[in-house]
Amino acid sequence: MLPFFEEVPLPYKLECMDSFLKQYCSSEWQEFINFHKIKKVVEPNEYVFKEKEQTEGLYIINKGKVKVISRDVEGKETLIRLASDGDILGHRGFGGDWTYPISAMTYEKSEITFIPINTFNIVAKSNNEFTYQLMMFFAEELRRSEEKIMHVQVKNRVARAILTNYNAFGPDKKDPTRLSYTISRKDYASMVNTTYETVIRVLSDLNKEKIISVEGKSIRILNLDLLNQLAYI
Amino acid sequence: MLPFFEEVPLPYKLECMDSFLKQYCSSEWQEFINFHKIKKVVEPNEYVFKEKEQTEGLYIINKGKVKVISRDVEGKETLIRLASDGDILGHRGFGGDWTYPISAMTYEKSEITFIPINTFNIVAKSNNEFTYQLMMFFAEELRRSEEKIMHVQVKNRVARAILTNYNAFGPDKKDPTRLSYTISRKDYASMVNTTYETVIRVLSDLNKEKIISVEGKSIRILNLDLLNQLAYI
DNA sequence: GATGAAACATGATTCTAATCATGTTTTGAG
DNA sequence: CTCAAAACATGATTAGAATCATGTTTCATC
Repeated sequence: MLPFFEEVPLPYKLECMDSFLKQYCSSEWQEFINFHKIKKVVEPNEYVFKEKEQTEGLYIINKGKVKVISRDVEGKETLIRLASDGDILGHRGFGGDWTYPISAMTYEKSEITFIPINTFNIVAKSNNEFTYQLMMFFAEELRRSEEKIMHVQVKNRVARAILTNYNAFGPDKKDPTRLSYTISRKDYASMVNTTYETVIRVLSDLNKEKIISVEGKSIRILNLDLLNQLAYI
Repeated sequence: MLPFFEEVPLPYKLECMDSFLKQYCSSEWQEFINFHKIKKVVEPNEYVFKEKEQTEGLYIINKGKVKVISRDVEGKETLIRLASDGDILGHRGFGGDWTYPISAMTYEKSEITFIPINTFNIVAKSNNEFTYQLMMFFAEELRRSEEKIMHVQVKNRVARAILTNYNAFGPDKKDPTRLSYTISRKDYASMVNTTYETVIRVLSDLNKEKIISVEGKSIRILNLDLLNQLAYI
């Protein structure tokens, strides 16, 4: 007689690995992980791990701001994503030749938990539900990586990047329309695959159109609706 | 006492789902799948499944040639990949809102095995090793999706597309330098995100440079080394 | 075999964004 | 506080590819 399984819950956001572990691993396995995990503090502008390094494990950000970047053959970098509290880093180093295909670098001093690959594998092979959910998480990441960015004008891509920045690092607590941390024009450029000159021009345009307000390095969102409209079409 | 696990084998190519199932599921589970799977024959230029449809299951190509495409907001299509014998389709429909984010369409009459999502879930939740390996497969797909194509000239992208075509569908058996099936200029265009006019121009250039030979619709590779060089840098 | 549609092909023109050039402001180290 | 380096900013020029326009070939169907 075969067991009956409930429908799979959605979505697989996996915003917080800690709660994910708690949800799908028994308390003894949680203890096992707690015993083997390592806490690290990474200074600003330091690598958490580097492209081509051996995949040693999984990183979870306790507190901090990190960019995930990839360098192409010519050395030009592309910013893949922004990560902060609760986000996972390094899972893209799984499989293949077991090296990280990307690098992670801190923007500010960050507190990061490291789970060695062996620990992870033991947990994964002993907790079916955990592995199943993790498989779904990867499936979700794959879906997300599918998002079409091609043949969309730079202006739209920059708008999207501002929103990504806003969603990843959130608003300033005392001044909620301003981004709590604005990444550099160069980082915007590598995020939308353009040059920093073009980013500056686009930001300047958006500023003139009163969609955002450029205040030195920092950015304030004046019209979220228009920005969203620009970003998603 | 915790079990010891061997190192994870690599790579997770998963070229053939059938052998994958055989490798990681016990014979009783294989029988379970065999009992629940459905054989379908899809005529040329028909959809296997369509974007936005409910995810109903996984497809495995027994014999045939298929393109996987995605349509953006404006209706412009992007060709994501080419698939043939042994390849999996539809796994990107997993997670999120459980709809396929992409469509699959046959080039020629194809024989396809369908595994319903329920069957799949039951197997996944009962075969830890299977699920673990599948998680790694998804991780691999994620790695592959990372490949930088941006800010590479159209010529290089077209060269890459020709090689993709060649690798996916193979050479003509009686004439090994010619592609067994050449996709249309339009499909090349949607593969490299350009217009079909541009594809035609690039093919014409490659023809003049004696790297390929354009013989009507069909393409012959004259200089694989040069083509590879163009494709990968 | 005729015929209309789709695919292939090429030239002319336009436009987006890269590149180059130059200058200003901000930031951080000593 | 000083000074150099990095980041920001803007204008001029160029280049790669899209778009438009037009014609030819191939292919499926009656």
